[in-house]
Amino acid sequence: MICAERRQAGTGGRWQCPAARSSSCAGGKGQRVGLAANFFRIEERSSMKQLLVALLDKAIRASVDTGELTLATPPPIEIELTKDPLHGDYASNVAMILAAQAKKNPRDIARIVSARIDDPRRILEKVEIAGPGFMNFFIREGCWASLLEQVERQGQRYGAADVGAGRRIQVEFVSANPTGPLHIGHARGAVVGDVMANILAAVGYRVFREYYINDAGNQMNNLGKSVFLRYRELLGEQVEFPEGCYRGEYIKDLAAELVDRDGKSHLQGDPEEVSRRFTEYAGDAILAGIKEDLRQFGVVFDLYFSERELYREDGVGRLLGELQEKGFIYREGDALWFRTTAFGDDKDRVVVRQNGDPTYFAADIAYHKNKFQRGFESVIDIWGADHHGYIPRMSAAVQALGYGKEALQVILVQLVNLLRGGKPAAMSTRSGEFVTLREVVDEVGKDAARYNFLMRRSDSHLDFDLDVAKQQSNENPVYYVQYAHARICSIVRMAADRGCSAPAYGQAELGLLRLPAEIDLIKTITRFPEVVEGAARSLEPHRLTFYLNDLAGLFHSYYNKNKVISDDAALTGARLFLVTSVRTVLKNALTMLGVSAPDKM
RNA sequence: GCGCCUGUAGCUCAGCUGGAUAGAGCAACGGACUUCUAAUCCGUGGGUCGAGAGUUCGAAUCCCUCCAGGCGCACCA
Repeated sequence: MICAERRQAGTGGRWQCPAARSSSCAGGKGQRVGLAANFFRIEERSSMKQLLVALLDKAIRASVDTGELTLATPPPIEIELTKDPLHGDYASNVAMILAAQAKKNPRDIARIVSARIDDPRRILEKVEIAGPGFMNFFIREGCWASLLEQVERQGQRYGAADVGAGRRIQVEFVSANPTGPLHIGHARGAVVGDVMANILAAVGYRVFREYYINDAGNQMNNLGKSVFLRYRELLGEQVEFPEGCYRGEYIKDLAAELVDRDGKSHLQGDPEEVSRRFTEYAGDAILAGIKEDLRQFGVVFDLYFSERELYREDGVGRLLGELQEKGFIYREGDALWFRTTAFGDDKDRVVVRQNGDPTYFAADIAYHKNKFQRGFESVIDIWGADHHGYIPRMSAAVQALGYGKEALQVILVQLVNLLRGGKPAAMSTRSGEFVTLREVVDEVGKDAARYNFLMRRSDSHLDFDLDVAKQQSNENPVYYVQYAHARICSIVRMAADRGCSAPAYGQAELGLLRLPAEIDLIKTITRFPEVVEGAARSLEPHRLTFYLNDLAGLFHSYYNKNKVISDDAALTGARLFLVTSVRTVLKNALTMLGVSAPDKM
């Protein structure tokens, strides 16, 4: 990977719920009260899973009340979708969990509890006890479709939740030094961060995206020096490039701009001073380029935070004073050390060098303190995996400042193996042979690039093959999903040509949706909010792409075997309702990924 | 040497925080377009979940020990 900088990361679309469904696909909504509403209604926002948990919870309490069960503490109730239809639709292991504390055989417990289930709305066809004590729930056929009401009602909000309860959270990502353009390694971090932010916003956090500009250190000086050397070279001088200088083409470009603008005037000045000015010029220009590249990649930050801010009014110095008062700082030799071992780090860390300069770490502590002072309850940093060793000291710092250990979470992003036609494509910032983010986006497109970066867990290596990513073929998963969306739009258009449109929920005879493939689609649609929440909780944005792939696969399969539009008006209406629900979920999920959902392909 | 991550089908990877017979894509083979988009679908084959021990009703998942690979172990950022 690249990185002299410590961080990598993200992209940004925002999770906004655009309001109206696109008109070409929208179904009409009549005002009549539906004839077909022969389904019980489910409370807003409750999934089948939540309903079953509630039923089980009540049943267990009832069993305790009647003395059939003795429990000290109420158990955590877990319900999961079954893999095998023989096991019903959902299953719970709660009887087995309870066995030890209730001192009863799990199957007996399951029997007791299931006898106490009160199901006024008749969701359940039956409950079976199986294996060592599983309770298998079979859902009554007509109940499934009622879950789709929420998709209609919530529209672009479907999938969102409120576990964040408006708490403020900051996601810091990319944070590359402005010493060169972003390359493919940064791109992965950019997408992970951006999508993570979208997901957190979807589950109710107030999310703030931030890029930390490392513009105070030696790297920046080297940048200025490098440009200055190229500048002199362009003006005819023979120059040697010392170790540590940047050699990319973009350095020459910047030098050339300066020659064009100022001629040879800089040759006269004090070299130190000129170097400083060159640093500023180059840093600004490169940062502007970075921002533009990110914008085109769909990543927009709320704030670019400059490291230099931290030194203003001696911010870093005051921070060190604070830590000293708390007793975490000691002097050894001429350096100041921070006792990070007090919080589990392997060794203490230097915060002020012998020469009196604060370390990068010192500034980073100040930065994180600054974050919390701005009112973020928790902070997520996205770093390149090669910086994992930095976590214990940063965590120690946060704790020393008086914040909880959980207040800082770090997502590590592994390196990207860039390939072209199966063979490695080199990249190295120093040598200048790297593939930039911009080149990748230009070559494969924003959608394919973003989607591909989320096809692995972020902490596992990712092979990114440029040739594959730009192929419009079945090897390219992003098209698979987008194609499903486009197909549905096409169906809706076709239906409209024939004078029909998706009915409103109350008017659709959703009871006609009885095929196993239809039930599967509904179940999968219902799972979406859980997937989003799981991705938020575990900080694993890749779950969305896997989910999308599942949903698109079910749809394609269904599509190939069944006609949505037929002579049967009621059935056509029901199926249109179903597929437009699928479309809503595809669109919402793709939007969270910052990937477009085309109407035709 | 110490620490973190990874090891699942020929390849690339999932596996919902401990559940029932471990999944998908690609690759291989065989099928489906006068039909709402074939960028699609259907079918077949493919596994000592790196190894070993342990925890329990139950382990790819948790504990321990090994093996292999990656990355860290700065008064760099």
